[in-house]
Order: sequence, then structure tokens, then C-alpha cells
Amino acid sequence: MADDKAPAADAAAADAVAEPEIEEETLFDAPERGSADELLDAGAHDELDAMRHSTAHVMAEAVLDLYPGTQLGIGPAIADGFYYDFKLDRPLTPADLAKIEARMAASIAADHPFVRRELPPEEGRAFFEERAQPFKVEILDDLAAKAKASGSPMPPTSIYEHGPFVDLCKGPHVASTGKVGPFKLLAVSGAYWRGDQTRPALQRIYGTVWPTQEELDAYLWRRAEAKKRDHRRLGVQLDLYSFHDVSPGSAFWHPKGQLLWRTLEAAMRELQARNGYDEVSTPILVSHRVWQQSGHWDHYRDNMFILDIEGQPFSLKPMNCPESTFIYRSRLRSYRDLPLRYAEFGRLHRNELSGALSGLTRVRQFIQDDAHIYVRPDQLQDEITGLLGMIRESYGWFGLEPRYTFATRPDDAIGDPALWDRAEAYIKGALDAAGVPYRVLPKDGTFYAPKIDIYIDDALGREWQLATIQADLTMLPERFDLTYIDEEGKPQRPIAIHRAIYGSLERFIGILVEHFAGAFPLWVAPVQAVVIPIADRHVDAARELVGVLAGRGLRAEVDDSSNRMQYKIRTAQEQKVPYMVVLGDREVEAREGTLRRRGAAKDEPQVTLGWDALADRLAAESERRTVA
RNA sequence: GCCGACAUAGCUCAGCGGUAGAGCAGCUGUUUCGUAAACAGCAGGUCCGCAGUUCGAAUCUGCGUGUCGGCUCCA
Repeated sequence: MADDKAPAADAAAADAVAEPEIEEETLFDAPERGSADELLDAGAHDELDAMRHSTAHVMAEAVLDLYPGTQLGIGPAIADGFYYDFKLDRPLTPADLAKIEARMAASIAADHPFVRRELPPEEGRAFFEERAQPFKVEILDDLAAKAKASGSPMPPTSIYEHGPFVDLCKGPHVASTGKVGPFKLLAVSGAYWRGDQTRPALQRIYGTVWPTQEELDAYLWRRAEAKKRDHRRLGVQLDLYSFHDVSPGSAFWHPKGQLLWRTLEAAMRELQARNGYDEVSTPILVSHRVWQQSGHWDHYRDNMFILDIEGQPFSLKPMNCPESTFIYRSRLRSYRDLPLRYAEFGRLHRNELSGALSGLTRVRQFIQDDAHIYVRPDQLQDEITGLLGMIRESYGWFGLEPRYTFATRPDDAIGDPALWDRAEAYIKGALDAAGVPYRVLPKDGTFYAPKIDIYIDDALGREWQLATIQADLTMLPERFDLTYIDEEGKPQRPIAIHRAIYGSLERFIGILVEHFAGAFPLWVAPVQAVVIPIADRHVDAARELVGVLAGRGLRAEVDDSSNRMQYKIRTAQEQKVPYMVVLGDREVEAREGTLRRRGAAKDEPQVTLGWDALADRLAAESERRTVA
């Protein structure tokens, strides 16, 4: 299954990165999701977070002042900023944000100190009752219930005051509103109280705040840059893919996009072949009996597309793993057969909520570079070591630096704890042997497997999870009764490794487009070189040169339009083609071409080479699979 | 799925009750040019769909579809 998770934007990314440098005072246990503790914990785990959270208070002050009667939800610090949830009578508009910003600036200029006060619990509750803040009252009631349940006394109600504004809050805060740095309100959106659809709908205002103007500007620049690089936009501009309402959540791949896809796929196939993989392909449309056996029918059915076929329920596969076992079981396996490595570029369908669909990163159908590897327990560590090597090599093709997390046995794990311990020891051994830094996420494994997740940061510093390696002890091996015959002729259970390296090809391509802003390295670029004849009389030679380049496996085109050379260069630049080869009288005469690099500076010296030398040079660079 | 916004030419957008517009791209012609936009002309639209209000709807209303920002979900 090798499931790739799309980190749900900033929130999840923040979760993943939040490893605060801790001082005893601000040390928090991760509160339970949706708990009153979590609602109180404003995410202020260091000084910057404290400032962000304080800015949320200042914003709440402004909103309360401008729109009396507003009910306050919660207002934590998040990655890059903060938000606050409000219950208001009418929807907020961008014009409102400007007004709120102005009011905030006034509060900051007034430099109100933040004052912490503690009230006895009953008084605290009455305090927020009086101020008609039912959400705050609810948080306090929850805390009281929790205290009662655990037999501990209800702690005092801590409130923070600054100027006219008071909020229920655990803190900490900066000393005064004047310590709030340069900020900007970014967006308003909807959110439910406690993330629960059945609870009141609130309006959430997002903002960002930084210690210095330079940092704020840099952040806003990154946001603007991210928008410019948006793969949905660049995909149209570079003619790679498009989306159409006849198939929401699925891309239509244009010739250049498909070329890009095939290039990535071919590289992975080549890597897999070098590492002892076999490739398989299993049906997309499968009886529900498979999913009953795997457990998906009970746990994942809502995400599956189910069809009625002659009265029998079938489904489009959301994962490849269960079907891979049919190939494993198609004959008796010996201990000598293992490891068996089955790669599958399988097309998967998952019924994502319509509101969650987005470009290539959140789709309803996609293809994973999936594999299922069946090993003996004693082979697990070496296999994982090998996988870490493959990941490092392939990410290197794109200049990406992998980072690792190791998630261990959760409380609801199935299977023999002793086996878990062994598997975890092997994974740890492999990670240590690889000499890579990694973070342990205790109890964060899937219920059937400890796992390694691999993350990268893109060119704009955004974190993405790509690869995953899961050591499945029970789901495939036991539910599908997989065995191999050992040296003594006895049946034994193999371990199944689920892994993906790119993850979903769709998502990977979306990330690459944004990472490179569409300017792919030579080996990836769908069109690697455009040959530019200066005048019509050079077109025949240009075509001939394209033939020479194609003969060396390069993807090249001629621009034989009637435009001037300048215009052709501009077009090639806009299409982010890595190389242009200019042909004029001088070059045609000598069977040469003048090489122009994408993005070349005006005064950059250019080389003129003979056709074969040119082809050699580009082919060598392309075959190296490096970023330029 | 839920909350909010949006949907006009291939693309980016203007028009917001009275005959549908621009730039780029496209096509045709002229130009044959040395490193990021030659010149001229032509063509291009179920103004997302369906209903309604109105003498008249791209424009107002309702429903549907899709997209975007979030929420939610993520074996």
C-alpha cells in the first residue's frame, strides 16, 4: 500500500516539524487532539510562538472592538503565524481585514503590557459567562470534567489581559503589545468549533508575524513566489497537463507531461532493475472479497469507488498491496526465493472528499511507484538498508535531501509484540547503519507496521512527505496466509515491506514543478533542446541537427516558425527549455551549433561546437541525472 | 462532504439590466533577421449549465457542476 500522505498544508507540516527547543517552563505534553488542553495550548512553545500567539490576542482585541458581540474561539500560533476563530454575524471581507489591521497597529503602538491573572475556577467560569463567551466556558467545563475524572483538583483559571482585552489562556506571552513585530493578515476562511461539522461554524482569520520587517518581507515573497510557481498554473503554461470538470481530481496528461512522466518512471525502473526488482501488474477492478480479507472493506470503504457488477460488489483498487499477495501465493515459496521484490506502477483510485481535491497533490486517481517486498525476518535489516540507499540515490537526481522519521508500535497494534520489537530493532539498525539522522515518533506507526517516512524540503522551504517504508508483520502475511518453506521444510511467515519512493507520480511531479519553478534539470525536461534556425535557409540544417541529437537519445525540437531569432529565444526561455542551439550561416557552413543555456546572462560567453560534440556534451550531462 | 468566494475567447483579465471587449496566443500576408516580443490584416464566445424575475439577463434570484481558500478525512 505504501501510502503517501499529503501533509494537510501548514498544520500538518507544523506538527511534523514542531520539535521545540525546550525550557522547563514552556514544556508541554502534546495535548490530546480536540481536548480542552489542546484548545488552551496556543502552540506557544518558544519565543517566536509566544509573539505569534500574542498577535492573535491583539487581533482578537481588534475584532471584538470593531464587531461587538463577537464570540471568541481559539487563537493559536501556527507555522509562520497565527489564527483566531470568531463567531460573527456576517462574513468578513478583505476590506474588514484592512480595518482590523489598522486597529491592531493602534494597540501595538499603545504598548499595553500582557498581564497574567489567576482566578479560582468558579470565578473564572463566571467571568466568561458574564462576557458572553460560551466557547471559553465550554473549555473550562471540559477541564473541570477532566480534573474530576482524574481525581485531581481543578487548576485555577489563567487569563491574560492586555489593554481592554481579556482572554482565557495558558500563555506564555510577550511582555507587551509593543513587542509584536511586523505582521499582516492573510486570509479569512471557515472552520468549525473543535473541527466538528455538527458544531457552530466560525470564521478563521489567518495572519503572519515576524520579529523583523525583513523576515516578514521574505515570508511574503515566499508566498508570492509559491503562487507564481503553482503547478496548476505552470502545468498550463508549459503544456504538461490540464484538469477538466468531466473528471474532477484527475489530470489529463499532455504529450510533454507524459514525456516527463515516462522519464521519471524509466529512471525508477532502471534503479529497480539494478536492485533486484521484478515488475508486476494487477487488476484495477477487483471483487470486494479481496478488500474484506485485507480489512479495507471495514476500515477504508468510504474512500473506495464501489461498482455493482452483475449483482456482485467490485471496487477500483485504492492500494496495490492485497493483490500483490495473489502473485506471491500463486506457487509454493522457498526460503531461497526471498527476498521477492514486486514493483508495481499501479493506478489507484481513492474517493477523496470533493472539497479536498487540489491540482496534482490531492487527486482521486494516481499512480504510485509502489513495491511489495517479501523477506525473511533475518533479511529485513539488509533490505531496509538497500531501500535507504535507493532513496538517497534517486532523490539525489533532483538535488533533494531526504530526512527520516521512524514511527514505532502504536497502542492499537495488531500482531505479536515480540515480532514488533524485532522489526523495530532491524529498522533502527538499518537507519543507524546508514548513518542518517532521523527522528523517532513513538507509537506513530500504522497498526500493522512500524515505518520510516521520508521528507524533503523544496526550494521554498516547504516540507513534503514523499517516500515511505513499512515493515508489515501481520496484515499481508497473516490475513493472506503467506508462507515460505524454511530449511527444515516447515512453513514460516515472511515479512512484507510496503514501499514507495516517489510516492504518487502525480504528486511528485506537482512538487517537482514547484520546486524547480518549471525549469527542470536537463535529464528531466520534456524538451531538452530547441534548435533555432536564424533564417528559413537554416531550417533544413536545423532539422538535420535535431536528428543527430535524437540519435543520441535527446529530446529536441526545431523552432521553424517565421519569427525572428530573438522571439524564438524568448519562447524557449518561457518554455524553460534547458538548452537552445542557434544555427546561422556560420554554423551551417561548418556543421556547428552555438549553445545557449537557459537563463544565460546577456554577456555569458557561448560555445560553438560541431554537431557530434554538441550531442556528446548534452547526452553526457543528461545521462548523469543531476541538477544542472 | 461542510463554510466562504469565484466561473466572460486557448491564456490573463475588463465589462456588472439595454447589440460582448482588450492584451497575449492562433490564422493569413509581408519581413529572413545573430541571443528575451518585426509589421499589417483576419478570425475567434451556449459570458459554466438549467430554471426563474424582467419589455430586455453575461449582469438580479434559485438549483446544479467545477475551481480556489480553509475545515474535515487520510490503511
